[in-house]
Amino acid sequence: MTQKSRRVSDAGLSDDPVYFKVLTEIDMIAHMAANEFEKLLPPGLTQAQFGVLNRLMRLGRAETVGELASAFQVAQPTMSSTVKRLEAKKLVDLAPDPHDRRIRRVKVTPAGAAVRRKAVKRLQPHFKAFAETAPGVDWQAILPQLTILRAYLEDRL
Amino acid sequence: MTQKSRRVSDAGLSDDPVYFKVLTEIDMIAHMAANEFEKLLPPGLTQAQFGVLNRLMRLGRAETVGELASAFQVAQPTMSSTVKRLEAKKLVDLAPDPHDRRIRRVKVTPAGAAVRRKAVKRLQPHFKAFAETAPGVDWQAILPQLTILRAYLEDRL
DNA sequence: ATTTATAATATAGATATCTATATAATTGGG
DNA sequence: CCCAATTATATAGATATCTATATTATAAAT
Repeated sequence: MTQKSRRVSDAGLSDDPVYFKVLTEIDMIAHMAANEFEKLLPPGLTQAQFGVLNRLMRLGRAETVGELASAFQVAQPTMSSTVKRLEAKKLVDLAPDPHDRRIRRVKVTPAGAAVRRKAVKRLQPHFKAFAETAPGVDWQAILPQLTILRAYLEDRL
Repeated sequence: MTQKSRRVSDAGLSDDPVYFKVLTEIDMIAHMAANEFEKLLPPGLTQAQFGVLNRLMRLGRAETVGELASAFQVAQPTMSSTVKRLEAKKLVDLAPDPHDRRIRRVKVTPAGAAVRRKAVKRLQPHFKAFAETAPGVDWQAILPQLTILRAYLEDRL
């Protein structure tokens, strides 16, 4: 991301319909926010990997690869790959299910919990500063609109 | 994307701050919209590749790899790779600049123009139906908010 | 019970993306 | 004029992602 231009992009080309412009802005915001976010994570820990650690600890339970894939809206082999990398770093364990030998439950190790805790602590002030500095963004107002749009997309898939 | 669950996701976990929820929704929307979009493209043509064809034709000019990378907010080697694939399919030409031999300008070929034209024609009705069906999304209202947020992110990078 | 269908996961092969670095051409300072 | 810095692009190696398919285990059906 080192060599990206700072000039204002062409997101709002005037002849596109408004819904197209909205989706274009959303795409760019997601893109830039993801890049910013990943830069703040411990080296080697990706957004995908942090997401898994974070979710499992927030929910306080072990989930299967399939459940994680659904939660993050990615294909199952994608989550298999991410989990495998977390396992290689000893940040999660894959415990077999005694009742169904197809299933392996992803469980955060103490080392994984420590990594996540440290990452959250490091992220907190950056996020807060970001949200408070962003000028004139009415977070409360746009959240319900975005939620409607997201739910609609989820339903029609 | 075949095996994704249809259940409603956990985007709005109640203890996250509002700006975090907004960014989470934006991330999921971008993700799902991109997947939907790519399914409608001609087989083998990716979103990244279509984006390049579309931009060059909209603007009606040839751009350098660097300019394209800036416009799409991706690293320059990423755009090198995408352009190389378009070139392999004969959808673009890379014309050397007579005044600066470092530069190669990406130019859409007639075949590339035809592919883009057909893709746009196929996409149009889907997009229209999507925007009109999405219930209660006030596109006009959220666009300026998203634009502010996107511009802020661009400036602070 | 044996066969078939379903389900959970993994493997293979592809593209897009990143960072770091190399190559080549232009520009600028002394 | 030459050497150093800058600029444009490409290459190398990594992860995340996809689709398609294989593997293994459970469930269901006749």
